[in-house]
Amino acid sequence: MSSSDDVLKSLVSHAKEYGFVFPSSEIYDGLSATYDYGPYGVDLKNNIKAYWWKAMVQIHTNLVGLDSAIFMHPTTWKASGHVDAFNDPLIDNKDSKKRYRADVLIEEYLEKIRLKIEKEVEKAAQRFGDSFDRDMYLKTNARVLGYAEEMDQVRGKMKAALEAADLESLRQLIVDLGIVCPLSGSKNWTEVRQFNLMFATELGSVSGEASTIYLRPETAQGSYVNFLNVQKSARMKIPFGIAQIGKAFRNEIIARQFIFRMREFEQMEMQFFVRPGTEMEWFEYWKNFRIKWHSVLGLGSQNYRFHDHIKLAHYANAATDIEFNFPMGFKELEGIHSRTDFDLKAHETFSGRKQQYFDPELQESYIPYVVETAIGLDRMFLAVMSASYTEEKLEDGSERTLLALPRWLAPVKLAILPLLKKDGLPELALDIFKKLRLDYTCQYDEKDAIGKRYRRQDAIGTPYCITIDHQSLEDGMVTLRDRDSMSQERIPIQDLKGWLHQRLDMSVLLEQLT
RNA sequence: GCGGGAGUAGCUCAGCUGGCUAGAGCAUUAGCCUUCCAAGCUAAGGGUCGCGGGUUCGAAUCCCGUCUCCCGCUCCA
Repeated sequence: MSSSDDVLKSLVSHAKEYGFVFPSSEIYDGLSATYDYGPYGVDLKNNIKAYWWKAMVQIHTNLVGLDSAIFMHPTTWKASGHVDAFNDPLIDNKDSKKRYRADVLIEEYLEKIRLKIEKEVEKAAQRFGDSFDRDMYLKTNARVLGYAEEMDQVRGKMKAALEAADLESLRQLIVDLGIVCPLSGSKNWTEVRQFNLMFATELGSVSGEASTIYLRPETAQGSYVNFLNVQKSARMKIPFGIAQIGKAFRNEIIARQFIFRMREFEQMEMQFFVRPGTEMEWFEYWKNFRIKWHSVLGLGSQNYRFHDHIKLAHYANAATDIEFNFPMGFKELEGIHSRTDFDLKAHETFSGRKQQYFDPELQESYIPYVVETAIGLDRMFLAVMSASYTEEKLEDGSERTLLALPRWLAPVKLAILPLLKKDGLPELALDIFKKLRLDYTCQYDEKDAIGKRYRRQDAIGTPYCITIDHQSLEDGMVTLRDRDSMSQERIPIQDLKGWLHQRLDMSVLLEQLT
């Protein structure tokens, strides 16, 4: 075990113990790669979302929001390419341990029959010489007709099984045909399993093909199919963008590394529609803006790097990842893609509805090009947690566990602590607590020694503690204790709001982006 | 799917050559003490020792099966 594994392990433990992330369905032994967000986790997550939403939708006048449904018309995924690209029925041979595509095995079988027909034809051609009529022979020879008949039957069965996603029949077909593994020569097959990126479920109570529906594997398509709705209803002019935060689902073959790769996850995506030919300028703009969004949080610039794609997906003409230095190493945190007009064009074809924008400056209509920014919310959560989590050794030899979260994102912003649980200190502290909780998430704590309470707040990343002592009763001043430096300063109670505003309000952070 | 590792309290673990009502530290709760940085005092709560079966007078411990999680490989935006 390397130390990076230990870091991740400690982080997982800490996240569970302090109510950030729990393994899902834990009382039933858990569910692989599925996690629940606890009381502090959900606040941290919500704060990340708020930061993203404000930075994107609120401060960009050319961005608007959308919250489209997780269910979408099945044709959506045909148009996007997801159905065809990730729909392989796979079967394993138990002896050779080799994995095959079931349909390919059957295709190869069909090819063998076809070769047999060819052989018959060749033989006949030799027999009949120049008078040989190939077409006539194919239509009349009993043996050839038998082969052809078998091919038709097999092909029909395979097609039916594939279209109905009937894996049992597909396997039965392989068994019935006596197909053997090219390597081991055995017929010792496993079940046929569908490796599909998308989760299928059924809409309505009547089962059958027509009601098969998918849980969306990305939120982007919701923005594409609503492109014209949004453009018209919000009176948007190109260039403009649609932002969306929401859950997405992918049937990853391996889903691991804590919340880094989950089958159910949340995305923060933005689709920016531009005039064709201008996409690279906007690609650059969003690339710069997105890295700025990350850097002002202060997780450390050395933890980020760009990774430009050399091999591009079918829909893209430029792509880069923002990678983050996770405990497992640098991994993709966010993707910025120039997706061309691939998606809108496909939807126009499949739906038969024009997906075009009339550009008043050019006096012409076109399908816009799209620049996408897509960040994994759970990955961002993990990035924030892992960069913030530290086990400190203090000068006096003691240790403390510190979650140095960016203070705007901290689930609890303030802890209000009476130094002693008597002499009227709790009363004043509660008084302050009740006022501050209107603006910030606060905790009131009067239990245990003051040092212990500070450490408790350090563990959940509370940036500031406000301590009320006897002197506070006389001079109206309180102690503000800083989480990271542990330094203290006295400030008047009436100055608290202004002091806190400068340090905690997101508007101050957003200002750095403009 | 293959290989490796691991399942005992909320967390980290001990116990595992079979044998008292299954433990420790931290955490939690209640109270005490304390005027500013954990490990002060008292008490309490919390565990079907992953699950099932077997061997035995007796199983957390031995045997068999099974499930789950983690890591690597395979696969893969």
